[in-house]
Amino acid sequence: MATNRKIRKISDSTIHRLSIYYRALLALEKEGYDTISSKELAKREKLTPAQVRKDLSFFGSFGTRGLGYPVKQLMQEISDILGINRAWNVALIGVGNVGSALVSYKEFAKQGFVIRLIFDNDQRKIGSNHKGIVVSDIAEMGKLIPEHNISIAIITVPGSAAQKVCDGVVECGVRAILNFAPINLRVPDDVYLRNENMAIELEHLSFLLRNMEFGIAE
Amino acid sequence: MATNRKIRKISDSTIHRLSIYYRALLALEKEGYDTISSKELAKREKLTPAQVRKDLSFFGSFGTRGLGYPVKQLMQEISDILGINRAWNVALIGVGNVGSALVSYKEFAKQGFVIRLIFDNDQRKIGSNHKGIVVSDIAEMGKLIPEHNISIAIITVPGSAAQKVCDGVVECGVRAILNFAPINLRVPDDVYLRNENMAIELEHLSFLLRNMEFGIAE
DNA sequence: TAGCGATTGTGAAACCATTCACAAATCAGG
DNA sequence: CCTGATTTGTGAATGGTTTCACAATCGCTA
Repeated sequence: MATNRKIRKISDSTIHRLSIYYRALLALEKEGYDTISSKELAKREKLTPAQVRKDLSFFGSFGTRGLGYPVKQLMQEISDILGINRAWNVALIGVGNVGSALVSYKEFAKQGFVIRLIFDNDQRKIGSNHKGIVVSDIAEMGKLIPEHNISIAIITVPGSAAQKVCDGVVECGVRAILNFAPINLRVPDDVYLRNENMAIELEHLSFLLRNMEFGIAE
Repeated sequence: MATNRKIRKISDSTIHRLSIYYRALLALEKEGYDTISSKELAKREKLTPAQVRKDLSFFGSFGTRGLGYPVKQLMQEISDILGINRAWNVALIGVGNVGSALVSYKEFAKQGFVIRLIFDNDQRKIGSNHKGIVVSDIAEMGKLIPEHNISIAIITVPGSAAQKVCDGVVECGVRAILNFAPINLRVPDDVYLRNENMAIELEHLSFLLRNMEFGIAE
């Protein structure tokens, strides 16, 4: 497979854009495109053609000079790179507003992220059914997470409980965490952590609006 | 106020980190800190002290040499900069899983983002009550959005409907949009757009895990 | 009030990401 | 099969962000 690739360090932005390219290609395929040039792809996603080509070139040569990239094949390549050509078993911890929305979030399943386990520490929630999955007691994590071969944990508990939950899932052998709590979690070096904070994006908009009002930035 | 500041272009990363500093300061205040050094703040958020100082220096000199930054005062400064020292009227369009989670999402209200209006085009949802707000018909946007002095729109409709909804809110005079749909929206140059895609962060984790499996990256 | 230890604020240096620019490769049409 | 138009892949140049390093400043103590 890809073991002989000389990937050293790919920037976060490049990985992020791969996801964007993938979504663009999904649309292009539906529209009946067989091939797409870096120019056209860039135009659609408000990027530069050079950026598209450079990003892809880190992983191989997928295009045909004079013609562009074959849409279906490139989708296949990107899903190989991102690892979304397979299923990942996911556990979700915390069935509040955000947690229960994520259980029903179709984009996850579409890319192969299958929520297998749901945990909470609230006795009223434990045992309840969410989209066919029974909520387990958080105390059962140590047993259930290894049993279900969970690779990724999504943490949607309040900030005050998040570090403890995080320590717990790491203890269970989980190496990848998506954290929705508004705090900076501490994890060992060999655990991957990504943070998602929806309020921060609103704050960014607020910053931009505020500067607009005063005519400072543009 | 701040009209005389010579802010030209602040990078997205800096703005993002301001939000992070703000959350760290919230915690520090609770823990009883009066002042905090860039060293300590950086340690908590896994950044470098120089980065903290540089970020803040774009906006002014808030610290005291030999001592650090006054926690309360710095919180005040950052909330001024980010514009979260006031209320913003927000409209939410699309009451699916994600949309209804956001209506109850406490982090928003905490930073001054108040959801005033909720829209949907589904007759079964229109008229229903979400946290005290009655869902309006999307056809009413043109009337209600200006009436309620809405500054920010959150789009949580399916990808297929998102561009149309986006055009609609722009038409109503909204200048800032937070888009949860997994597509690249087209907006005029004077409209601020931020995208939030929760699946993309999972894909990033998936990329990291996959490379870990093959022992390529570290 | 003088001296010490600590920490900021900030130019300059180092590093990283993006864009440029062009040779190499392919397609399409005759 | 040759020629012109197109587009990739990529080393080099550019532009931007982060880190370094240190003078300037402040609190504290005696």
